[in-house]
Amino acid sequence: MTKQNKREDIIHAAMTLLSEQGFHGAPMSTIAEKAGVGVGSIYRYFESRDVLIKTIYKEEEEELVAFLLEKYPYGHPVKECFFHIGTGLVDYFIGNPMDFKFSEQFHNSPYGEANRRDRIFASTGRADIFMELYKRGISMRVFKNMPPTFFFNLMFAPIMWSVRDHILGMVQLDKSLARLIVASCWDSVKS
Amino acid sequence: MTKQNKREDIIHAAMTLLSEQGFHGAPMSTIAEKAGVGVGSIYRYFESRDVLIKTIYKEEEEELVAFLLEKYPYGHPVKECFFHIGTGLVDYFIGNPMDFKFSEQFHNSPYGEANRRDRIFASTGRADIFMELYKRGISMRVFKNMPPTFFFNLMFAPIMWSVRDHILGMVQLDKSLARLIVASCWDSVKS
Amino acid sequence: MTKQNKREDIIHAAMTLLSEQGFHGAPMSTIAEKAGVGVGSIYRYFESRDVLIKTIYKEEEEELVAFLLEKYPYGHPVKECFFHIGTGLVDYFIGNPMDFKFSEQFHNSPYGEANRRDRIFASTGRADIFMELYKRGISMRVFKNMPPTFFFNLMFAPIMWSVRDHILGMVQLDKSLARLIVASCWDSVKS
Amino acid sequence: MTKQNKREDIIHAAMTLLSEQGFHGAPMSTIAEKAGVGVGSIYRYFESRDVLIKTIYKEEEEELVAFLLEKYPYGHPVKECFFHIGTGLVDYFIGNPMDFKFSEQFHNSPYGEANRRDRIFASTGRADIFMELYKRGISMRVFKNMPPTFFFNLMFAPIMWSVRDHILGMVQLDKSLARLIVASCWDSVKS
DNA sequence: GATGAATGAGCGTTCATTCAT
DNA sequence: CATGAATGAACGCTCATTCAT
Repeated sequence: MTKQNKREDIIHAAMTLLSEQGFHGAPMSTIAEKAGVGVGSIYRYFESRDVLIKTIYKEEEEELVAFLLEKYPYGHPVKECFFHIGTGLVDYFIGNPMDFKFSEQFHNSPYGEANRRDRIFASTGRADIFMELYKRGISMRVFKNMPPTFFFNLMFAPIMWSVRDHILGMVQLDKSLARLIVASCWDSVKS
Repeated sequence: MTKQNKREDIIHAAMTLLSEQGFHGAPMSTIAEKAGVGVGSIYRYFESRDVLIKTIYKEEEEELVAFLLEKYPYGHPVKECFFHIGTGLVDYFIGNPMDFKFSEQFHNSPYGEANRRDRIFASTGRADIFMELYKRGISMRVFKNMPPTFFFNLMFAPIMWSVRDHILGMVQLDKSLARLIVASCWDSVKS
Repeated sequence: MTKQNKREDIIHAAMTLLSEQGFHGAPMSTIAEKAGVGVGSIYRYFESRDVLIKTIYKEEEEELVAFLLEKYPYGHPVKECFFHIGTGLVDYFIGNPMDFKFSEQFHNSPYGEANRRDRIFASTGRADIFMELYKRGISMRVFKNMPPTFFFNLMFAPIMWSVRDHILGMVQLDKSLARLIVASCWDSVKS
Repeated sequence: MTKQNKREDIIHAAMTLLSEQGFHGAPMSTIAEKAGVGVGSIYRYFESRDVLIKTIYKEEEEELVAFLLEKYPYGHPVKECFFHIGTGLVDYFIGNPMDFKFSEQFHNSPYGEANRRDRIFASTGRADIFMELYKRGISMRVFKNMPPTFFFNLMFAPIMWSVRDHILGMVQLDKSLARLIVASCWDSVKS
């Protein structure tokens, strides 16, 4: 097994455990066991439990961003971009429920305090399609005039809550409902 | 100090600590210290840590419901009721930021699992103004036709996220902005 | 309620609880509750938990001695005295199983360490019929020649164990079986 | 230090402490300290305090049984077997006083409730020499006719009490006295 | 590098005892 | 006198982290 594999194994085991059992039900020993490595080995790849968790979050987030960027309709109308992102989020998280659960855990823990500002949309510096969308919509007066934070809340919050309810099995979020939600969000931000 | 005072002190200390430090940074010993009582005394008023936390949540929730019900425009148009609730939530939580933080912590913990379905709006049995509003709006075709879960997500999620951002000091949520958010939520649910 | 009554109530409640729940399952608060008094009141009558327990033991023991002394066949043959004591013990403890259980608890606890020497037969100073019996039997060569400790062990141990088994419901110790046990003990000590 | 050593150290420390201080004067922290290990280490070898205690008991019991079985005069007359067991018990416990004390503590605690029936002589399944002896003696009419429980009480109780008194330093139980006690027990059971 | 045994601070909880009322 | 609310030391147990092998 290569060094990279071991790192991946640990991350995968940790994410599974942390998302399923919560941050409390997943001691390092259990993670190690599930990853098929010794406890000590985790510390060779990650300085501490905190670092492990933060790293997982970061990698996850990058994966999400990559997913959204793939086929992103650069240059197309604001509305199209909005829908691409909205439905993309739903698709991504429903396809990766563990990612979603982990993310929820992360944001409601000491680890997430610092990152709170960028709930889903971290200013990764690179390719901030969210901000670009906001600015374009505002300058073209397609959107109601409001600070970006509120715009993003209107755009993302209902989607995220709905995804959560779906993942927890409380409702069924099918394609057409997802589209309805995203469309409703669009209604809320459009001027 | 009266018996009632001590109970209040414990609740207050616990809420402060739990909301500020998270559920992990607030051991019973610290709560006791902050409340100015012995550890054992907490157990005179609350059977266990769980019960303490659940009690705080329940009392808080009742306070919120009472706040929203006071001056509730029963019988007035759907839109007016919608705005009463929306702005009421903003007002209440901005006026009681600790309540908000505690609530967030609560819902993202094993304790909140059961309550999850009714994020803010527990079906307290009495006066479920949320459901009444939803039903009225749907039957009058004022709202888009969708299951209640999604309706509530559209109605509440952006408000809650915005309140959170305000409380965390990331943005300033003044009266007019609050009204804009609520109005945007209205746009998202209205047919 | 008189002062004496309250003391009796506490003793009775404590004995019941201690014998039934063991020395661990009977906190002072529970004893107080069962006795129908405040916790603090117990400390007016007994210096500490230890003192309470030791007092109960002492009173119990006195009751047993009184029972054995009543109708004691002073001056009658050694064998008759032996049987009086042996069957008396059985009768007393089977009639007062709580006393027996308490006694067992007592002897196997830090409290009982000091008293161990005088398992059942404390040298109460007054009327030591046990020792008198031993001395008489030895001097008349009715008993095997051995130190008193061993004599008493032969005389009492099988009886006590059998009573215990009866009280725990493992065997039925009826009159005739009791007599058989006592007779067997007699066989063991007689020369 | 090998893994086995540490386990032994813990068992030894626990047995010493538990037998000398009783089950209450021996918290895990003290056991750990005496064993020269960290508290947590105990839990690597024993699931819980209960398991630790039960394990010690079991190992001890096995040692005793092994001791009695070694040189057991299988097929020899009932009386010889009786004496082998009786004097064997004395020899074993006097040689291992801590084992005796621990056993006493164990049987008079919640742990020992279940085992109570078989005070010293647990039906270990294998080689139940006690029961075999009883049955043989009864069928050959060597013993008084009585249920096994009472037979064992007559056989063992005086021995155990005498060993206890010896270990507590109240009497000196030498070879000839031990033989006298066992012989007396024999007198009590023989028909 | 990899391991997992060892550690001990820290947790939630209990309960004998005190003392203000 | 009687009360029971208040106390806090002490308990069994967990788990992130270290380090000898």
